Amino acid sequence: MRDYPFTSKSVDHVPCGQIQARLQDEIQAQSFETLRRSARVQKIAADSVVWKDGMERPDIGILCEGYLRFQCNGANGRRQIIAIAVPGDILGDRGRTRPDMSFEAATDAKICWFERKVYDGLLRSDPLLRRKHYINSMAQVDRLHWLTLMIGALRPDERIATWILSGKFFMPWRAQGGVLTLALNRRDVADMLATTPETICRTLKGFEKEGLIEMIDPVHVRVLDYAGLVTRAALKEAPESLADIMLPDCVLEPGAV
Amino acid sequence: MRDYPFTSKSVDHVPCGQIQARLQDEIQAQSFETLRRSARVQKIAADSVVWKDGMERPDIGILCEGYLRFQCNGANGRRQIIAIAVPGDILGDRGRTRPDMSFEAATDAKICWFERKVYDGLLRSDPLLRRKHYINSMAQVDRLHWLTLMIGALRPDERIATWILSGKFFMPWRAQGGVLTLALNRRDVADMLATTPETICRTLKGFEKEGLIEMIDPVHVRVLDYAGLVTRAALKEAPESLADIMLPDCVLEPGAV
DNA sequence: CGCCGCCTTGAAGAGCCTCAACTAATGTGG
DNA sequence: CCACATTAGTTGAGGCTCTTCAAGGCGGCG
Repeated sequence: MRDYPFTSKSVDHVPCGQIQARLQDEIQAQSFETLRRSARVQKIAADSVVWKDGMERPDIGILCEGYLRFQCNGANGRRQIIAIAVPGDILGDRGRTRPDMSFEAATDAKICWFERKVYDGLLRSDPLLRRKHYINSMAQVDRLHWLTLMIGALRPDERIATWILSGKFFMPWRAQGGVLTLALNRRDVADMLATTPETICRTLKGFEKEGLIEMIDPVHVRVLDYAGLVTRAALKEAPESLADIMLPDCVLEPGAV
Repeated sequence: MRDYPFTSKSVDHVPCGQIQARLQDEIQAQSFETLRRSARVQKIAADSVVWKDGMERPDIGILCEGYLRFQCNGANGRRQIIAIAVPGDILGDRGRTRPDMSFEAATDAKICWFERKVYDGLLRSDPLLRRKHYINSMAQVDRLHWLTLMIGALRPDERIATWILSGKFFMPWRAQGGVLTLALNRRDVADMLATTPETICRTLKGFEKEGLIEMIDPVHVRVLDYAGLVTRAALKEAPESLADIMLPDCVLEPGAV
């Protein structure tokens, strides 16, 4: 039995206790308490729809576990994943949407929802929460910039190399001894990188023949030649700088309070 | 002499007076006065650099006239335009940047700068300004979503059709009798749509042969078959919905106060 | 065991990019 | 006032990458 990270058998766990304590430090105590009281946790199975265009405007939520894909289906049948929400991301904070936009669970996931009214109220009264909220928004913009740049300026093989290197960013990894666990299936990755599952396969195979990586199984990759991958990725920056602050590190989980 | 919109001879003019009066209504009077005092206007020639990675963090600015391109050069020599700033956009509000990101003037432009300290202070004290600021951020995210979707899910010809239709959005038009004035040159458009100037030319030519448009000269396009273009664009929504609120309509110009 | 989904591999074709040449408009210097 | 250089735009030909279509392998689960 393979350890597929996108089945219910192995949802990534975030150390909620620590992070929550940290959040508690970062926003006003009273705000935290108010939030806690209005919170409810929703568990979501992989591939189910969290929200889609036409549905009522959702509450504000924080993704606690798993990954969501924010996607849009073009009229020509193609799909584009615009963002992957990772644990700690704030949900329901979007601007306008367009037809066929949806949030779906890419893996089993857990979301903590707050009443919008409560959250909005706190946003007005608590500058610390406001700051946290703002930082999250900026992070989302940064990720979009990066994705747009990847899709627009890089070739598929360069995108795939970048994708592996920025694992923690786009496709959070659970690295152990250089082994990455791919959190998304081929089709999702393909739809995010604007290519096809076939190209992903072939490129990964190619990287393996070049000695850059080793495919242990379809979802486990060992990075053998880090520098080589960086070259293939056509990056101008250290890949660490990508992963760093991009991943929000605050998760609210009221159950553990 | 052709009326090239991207030379100094014909910078788009926004009715600053009206818009400014409107802003005055929308934020607190005291905030407006404070902003006005700290303001200075900068005129920028086409193709000059407004800001690039490595420079000191700029003040907060509002684009009054012209268009800026927010771009990033990949290590492989390719360039991707991530966003076009249009009059009314708030500048200097970015999150982190990456190497070779820059703001450059796509046309002659005029920017009104405020001291960051002043602006930030007002942001804390004036919920109305905060709201305006927030709406602008959301608009930027929406545009990024749209651009990412275009680049990722559409074919070059579909992108170009969409680009014409969403003229007011990506490349604001000054429409008169169905005639669009293209605000950006071919290379900029190509780098925004992740294609090449040649493909733009050929595709426009193709549209002309199909009777969808008429190229009056390289920068003036008459739309002959609106519905046909919508079909080619593979849009699921009415194109008007794109242009609508995407274009910020607030311009601050202290000189005219 | 057999179906189903996901991944993989193969072959063929088309679309797009690259390179190169050419045109048109603008500006310069004599 | 005219040759010349320059730049943006256009057009053409060729090649290659990537997609598309199709079939096969593998593991999981009823």
